[in-house]
Amino acid sequence: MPATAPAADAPVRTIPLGNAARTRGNVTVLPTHCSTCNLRGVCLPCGLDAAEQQRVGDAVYTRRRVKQGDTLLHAGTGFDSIYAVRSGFFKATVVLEDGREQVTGFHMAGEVLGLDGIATGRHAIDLVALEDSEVCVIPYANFEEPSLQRQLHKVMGRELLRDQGVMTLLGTMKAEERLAAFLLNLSQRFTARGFSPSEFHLRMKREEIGSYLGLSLETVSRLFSRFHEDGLLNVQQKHVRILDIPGLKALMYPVAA
Amino acid sequence: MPATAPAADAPVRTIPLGNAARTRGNVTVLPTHCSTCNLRGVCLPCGLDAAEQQRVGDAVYTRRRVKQGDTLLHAGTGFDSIYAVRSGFFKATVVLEDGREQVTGFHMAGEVLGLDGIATGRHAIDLVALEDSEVCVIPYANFEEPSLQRQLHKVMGRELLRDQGVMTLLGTMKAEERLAAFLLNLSQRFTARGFSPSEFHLRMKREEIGSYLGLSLETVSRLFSRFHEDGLLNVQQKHVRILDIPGLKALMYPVAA
DNA sequence: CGTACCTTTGATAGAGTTCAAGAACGGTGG
DNA sequence: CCACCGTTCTTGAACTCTATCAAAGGTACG
Repeated sequence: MPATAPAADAPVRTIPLGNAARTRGNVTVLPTHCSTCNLRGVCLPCGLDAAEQQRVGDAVYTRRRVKQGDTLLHAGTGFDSIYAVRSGFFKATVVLEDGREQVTGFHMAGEVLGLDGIATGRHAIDLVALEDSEVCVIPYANFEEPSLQRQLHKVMGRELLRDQGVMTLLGTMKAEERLAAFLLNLSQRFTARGFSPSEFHLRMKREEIGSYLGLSLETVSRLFSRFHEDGLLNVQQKHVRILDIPGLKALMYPVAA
Repeated sequence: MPATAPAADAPVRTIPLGNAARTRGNVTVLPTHCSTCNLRGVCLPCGLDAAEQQRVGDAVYTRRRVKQGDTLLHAGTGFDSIYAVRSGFFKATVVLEDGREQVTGFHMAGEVLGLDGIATGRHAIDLVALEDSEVCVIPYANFEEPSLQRQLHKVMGRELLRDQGVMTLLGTMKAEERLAAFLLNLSQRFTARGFSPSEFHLRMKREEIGSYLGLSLETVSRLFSRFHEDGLLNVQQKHVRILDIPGLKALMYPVAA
């Protein structure tokens, strides 16, 4: 039972090259290069040409470990860096004024977190690790350089598209379509990272899936059971094996043209 | 009855200073300065310091008129510019693969449109004018300059926050809370532009409000009637006069702490 | 003045929530 | 290694909210 998460938002700054790993509070800080990172293909540098990649790769980023259940950053915290997930899994949540909480996203390796702070200088969401994770801390100041700027635009643009997808999901889809869309989306993202498209471990609980999809946890559970009965997938707690991807797609677009 | 909208996505480029207004097809193009624009306070330059504003203001932007019912840009069109609304009102819509359509936003003077194309180089949404409107066309290439870059980040960041707000609205709120939130949001945006916070004209129909809020048009209509009965507002077709803003807020956060 | 579109209102039905209780799982300590 | 506890998941039953279907009333515009 994790106690209240320790203050994980202690200031973390880039440290000079040549330093070995250093621990500060419960946060392990170690220098990292893009050029030796196996996420080059899906992370920030993706899309840059060779020369630009070289420059980005030369830059040194601070790395930070976040244990399962710990908070990478709290809403309200001042914004000065964005984060690239190296490994692990995060959920992003917003807390409304009246206390209601909603999960606004799940994020895996290669995805960029913390963009929500750019507008106001203050983060608007909580980011909690759903398994032991590691992120690169990229100071916002690094993005002065034009080629990286452009890259940042792309990343933000991708985020805008993602949000739009969630909006249409929540606005137009019925429960079973939402869960089908959710599973297909996960499948696709796992595939892009070299994992199985059809067999994976859900890192989040039913309640969190429900919150994300605008459904109650019971509805999510029932839908899993129904999908199982219908032979679309095998599900056992958090372990999922999709058996019929076209079937899920058909569910998602019931009257597809 | 507007026939199918004429091709409003004809290429439009900045034209040299000193040229008078020029008409190209049904699109009127005229040069415009930020420094003489009365939207300085809410548009792109907002937040820049004096010197930066000067530079931005010196830049020349193409202006384009869009008649009610016409499409400013179609999904699938190549991305090369973003648009700042000078006057008028737009709706943004996404069309899903199976033909379902959803309104993803309403946009008024000073707001920036077309950011959705940055990631892929292709626009993902349709932008339709709900009244005769005018926009500034700002070529994406203009954003090389660092101070403007930063400004673009802020604008995109604001958009991310807005999307998040819509996500929580669609994910956690009940019908009456959604409509209350929608009206309060409109009220606030009108206020920021110097209009009445409590009395305004809805430019969109019930169906479009419903699509945006994830509700049927009948539910929207019924809620308007109910709010009217409850003395929260007067509504007569598209004319709305809010009588009890705190009452609407209370509806929005029913069990507020 | 007529027609097409939009809005309102009613009745019905269905999807999903809520409440509730039991089952399965995972971690901890003896 | 096993028993225990808290958490998470599943499943059932009743209810609520919202969608859907339907029809009539308004409004705008040609």
